[in-house]
Amino acid sequence: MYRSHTCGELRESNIGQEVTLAGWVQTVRKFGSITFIDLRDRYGITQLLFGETLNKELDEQPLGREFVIQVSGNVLERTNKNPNIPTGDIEIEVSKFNILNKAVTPPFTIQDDTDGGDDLRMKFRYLDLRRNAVKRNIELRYAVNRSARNYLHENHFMDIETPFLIKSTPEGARDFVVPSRMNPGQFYALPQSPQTFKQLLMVSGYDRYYQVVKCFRDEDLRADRQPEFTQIDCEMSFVAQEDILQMFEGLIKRIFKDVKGIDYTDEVERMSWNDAMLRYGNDKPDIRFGMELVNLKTVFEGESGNLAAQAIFEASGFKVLTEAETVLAISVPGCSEYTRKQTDELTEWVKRPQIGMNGLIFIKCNADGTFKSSADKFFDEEKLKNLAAICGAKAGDLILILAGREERTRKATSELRLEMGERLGMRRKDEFKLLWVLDFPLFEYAEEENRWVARHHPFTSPKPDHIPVMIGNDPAIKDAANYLSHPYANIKANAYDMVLNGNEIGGGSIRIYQRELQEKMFDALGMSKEEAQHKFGFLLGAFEYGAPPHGGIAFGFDRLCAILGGSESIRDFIAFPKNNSGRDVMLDAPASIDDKQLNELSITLSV
RNA sequence: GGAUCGGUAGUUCAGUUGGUUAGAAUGCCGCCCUGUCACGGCGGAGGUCGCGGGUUCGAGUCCCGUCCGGUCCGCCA
Repeated sequence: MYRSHTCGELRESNIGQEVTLAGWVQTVRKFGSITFIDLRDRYGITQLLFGETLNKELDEQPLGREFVIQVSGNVLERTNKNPNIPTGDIEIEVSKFNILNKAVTPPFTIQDDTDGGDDLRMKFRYLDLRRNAVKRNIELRYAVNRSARNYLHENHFMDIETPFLIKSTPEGARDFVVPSRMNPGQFYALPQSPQTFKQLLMVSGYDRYYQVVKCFRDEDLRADRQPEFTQIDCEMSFVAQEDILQMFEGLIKRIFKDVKGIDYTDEVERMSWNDAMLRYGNDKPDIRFGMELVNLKTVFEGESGNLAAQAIFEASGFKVLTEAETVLAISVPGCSEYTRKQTDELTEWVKRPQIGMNGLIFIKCNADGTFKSSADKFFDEEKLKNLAAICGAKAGDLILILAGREERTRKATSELRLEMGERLGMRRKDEFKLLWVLDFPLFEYAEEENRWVARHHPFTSPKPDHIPVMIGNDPAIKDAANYLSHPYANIKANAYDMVLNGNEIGGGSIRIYQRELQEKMFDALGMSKEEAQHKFGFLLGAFEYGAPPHGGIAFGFDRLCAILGGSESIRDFIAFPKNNSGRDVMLDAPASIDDKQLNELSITLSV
């Protein structure tokens, strides 16, 4: 061994011992005839003291940052202790040192507050990973991984690997494909998830399966999205929705306990998708704060909005409101004192192309009981007072109102709510609130193809009550304009999403396990019998040989780690991430391959 | 596919209305320093202002194009 101890473990109790350490040079502090060096490894930093004689040798073979050295010497008590580091009471008086490898000056500083930008840090990722701040994230990731595996193992889940070279499937995200040399002109696809394999494992009787597994989706990226990402993928047999919810609440609570030391004893809230959309305008609401949407005028899933509010709008003749499909409001606490500048800035914010609203109406509910609105022209004091009452606003609140097309307005109001929550500090990184969102619609209507698409995936079962509706009706959409009146529009899925602080961290469903229902599903998605047989014959066949009722869930491992680590970006929690364009800037991948390789694969390029 | 912000020293950034020799901090190099731990002091080196074109007497600065990066919308069962 090159070392007797690590750089993080020596304490006062080791004083007097002769030790050998190895590590990287963090800093060199020279004082003429003595020199201090901070030696770093994964475990910490230990200060080295070079005395008068050795210091001359140091000058002869100079040490720079990030040199790898080995030193031997005595553990001394420091005369000036450093309470900021665990080894701050001691130092090593070096008697022997050995440069194991020199280093060129790194392009950025290897410190908690590095001077390097993201791009550079990605290019020299192996240096960035040396930094404490990044190392802590990688350690947290491992802790989450270990905690999940322990919990699942204790609950009799088996880790079973599934293949990466599989078959491209329709529906869902774009596949990454891999050409097959031995089968010219044919391609494998990389799995978007091990979905069908885990269902087949259930058919095979491995009734509790899990995997911490890479998934691949060839879609455009975001700060919290990578082309390859990791899921904690789970499946269970002989379970109904309630069994799954309890099992996996347990998993998340265990991770909170193991990783953050948090006892999450609160009951995990549950909300229907419908309620989530009505109350928050969002299928993954952040329930750490209120500021719920008030429905002043809308037609959403049978809601008619507030009749009193509509009467006020009609009486005022304010066309923006009377002609809008939807009018939604939020009451922002304590913001009635907003200046013209601030309300203008909010208006600009909702008019950004990404939000896409035409404007913002506000009502200031002043502390003295008076009201002031951007629509004073249309509303007298009495009407403003009534509107404030309808919105449930208190003195001191600022009511923000958006109006327009249903879908866009609901989404915009949700974004505005999150933005105001953020500005008011109501989205605390150290507060964690879990939520199950349930009863999603099974289908969504795809306008361009005039057909149903699966909202979750084609293997999701309808709620038990809705199975007869699905079996007993023709999925064909004859009246595209009124697709909402089709019986399929109201079928709810036996599916569930786990939401943490406004992020979807996991989702799953009870699966279809009978051939007849699965065929009906493929039919509903516009797949012919032959096509279904060709693409999913293996699954339909499996369902004929005794498939148990089953269901499962998959957690977004990278995102879960990022949230637990209090970060917006999942890249910080992946050892070797890709950038926004899906490039690995360290390897410079993807890259061209040479003609010989292309020929072997029977591929000609058109670029 | 679209919107938007950015690209100036190794690095992070500043750079006024288009006008003299493009600055700061940090890092790097040299000298000094026996208790530092963000050491300190003195000195020094370091620039194709992303790239191409245009306007102008004159462009880091204005215009057009392009490449690269960040964020977002669409997309992501």
